[in-house]
Amino acid sequence: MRLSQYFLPVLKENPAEAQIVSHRLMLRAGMIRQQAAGIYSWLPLGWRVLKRIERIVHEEQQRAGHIPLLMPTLQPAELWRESGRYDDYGQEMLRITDRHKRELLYGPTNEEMITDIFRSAIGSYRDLPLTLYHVQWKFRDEMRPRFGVMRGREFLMKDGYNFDLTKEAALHAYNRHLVSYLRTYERMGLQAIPMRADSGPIGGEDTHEFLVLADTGESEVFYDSEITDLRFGDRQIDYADETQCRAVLEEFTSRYARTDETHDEALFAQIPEARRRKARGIEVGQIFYFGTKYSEPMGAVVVGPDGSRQPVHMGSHGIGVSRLLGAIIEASHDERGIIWPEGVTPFPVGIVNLKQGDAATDGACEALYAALAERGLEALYDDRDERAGAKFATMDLIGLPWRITAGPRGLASNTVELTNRRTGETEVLSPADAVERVAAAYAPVKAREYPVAVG
RNA sequence: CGGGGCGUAGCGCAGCCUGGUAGCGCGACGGCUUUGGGUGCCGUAGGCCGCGAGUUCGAAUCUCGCCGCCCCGACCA
Repeated sequence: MRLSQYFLPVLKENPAEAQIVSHRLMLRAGMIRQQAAGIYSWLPLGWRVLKRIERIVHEEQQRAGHIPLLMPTLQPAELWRESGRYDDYGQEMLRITDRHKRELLYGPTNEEMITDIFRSAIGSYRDLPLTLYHVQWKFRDEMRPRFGVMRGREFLMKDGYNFDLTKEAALHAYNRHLVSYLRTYERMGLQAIPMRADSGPIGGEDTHEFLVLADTGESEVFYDSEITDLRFGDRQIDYADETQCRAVLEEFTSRYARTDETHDEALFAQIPEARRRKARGIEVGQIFYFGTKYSEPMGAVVVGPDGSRQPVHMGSHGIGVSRLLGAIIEASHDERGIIWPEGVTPFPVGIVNLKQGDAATDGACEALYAALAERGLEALYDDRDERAGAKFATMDLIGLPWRITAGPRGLASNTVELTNRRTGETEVLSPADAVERVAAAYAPVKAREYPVAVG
């Protein structure tokens, strides 16, 4: 993409309404625009990152064997009366009446609807296990939206639902989700720690929240410092294998890690003092096992191998896709701007032309741009007629992980500069070598991709 | 929903107390300058001063009502 032809309305000054760093940077980098309290337009740069994150979520869901579909944003109130949540959910649920005076609601989650879909089509244990998910906009009419996309009213969320014959099978689904979530967050450059949590309005017995440690987090968390040493890495897991999945769950949940809702001082005190940590965290996902809470009242039953009809065991699992942008920025920025992890960056690399209009420099930049594209790397090429300082400031603000700087001085000896946004380290090398280095930097990112039809 | 605050140019703000017909910086646009960290200078455009009533010869300014947004708290993915 040539910056001269893109839409990137960056701001030099901080908008007054933004209090926390991720909100400020998203506004300044021209990623979002607020349209109402807690409701945002996604401008091109923000949209790109949102879609990158969404794609990773899709890939990891499908790698785990989960099946994508799409449910509507508006739901009939009737479904929610069946589960009893229409009244329980309270003012956070946005209720709408159509021209026929029929009651609708803008879905805050989809347990009822997915259960309805399931019961209408599935009647036999032979169709189990089944996990369906979608990535869809949700609405919760927060009393007080704040922190930009971290606590908006409209938000993009992946929510998935598993259907299993037995509790044991459903717990495997739970474990499988935990594993897939660990891999998902790591691909985004995040460490998200599973913590024992409260089930809230979803209800249920087992639940873990995934938290990204950040000073601006809304939750107070307590954990054993050993947990932050754990990495999922590139290990290969057979998602169908119950033992493997359970082993990962045990590895990642055996140490103390809880939010303030479930914090237990006595248990916490048993950890050696040097390892006790109290911090703040941003919740970026949650998994639940809730058994037959919805299947029983809503009649989602299957005929078992013994011929008896039994309600299915279910769980639900969410990832806050739009909120993740805020969480990633909170966890990865400096005083100059955002620092995107390579897995989610809107563009893999930026090209700064130091002397726009100079034939040799323009030509070298165009050649770089084309060479990168040949490697499957779409650069953001700053071809504006701006001063070097302005171009650097923009690149730093929007946070592309790599920057290639080309000017007449270096090109005289056939060199450009390759700068790492995170470390600030700069190497002087030939344009061809710069392309190779960037390609090499993204090789691990590409290696982690998982080709899917829907994503 | 309790408490507090703010709505004036795309963004950040002043003007309001003490009514007299709107200003500064950044940004945008044009010109000159020049080119490795938001260059310097000159110029131009851009406002139903959130909306509606009222007081007044006259309202951004005073009064009342409404709407919107932000902050603290409670709540929450």
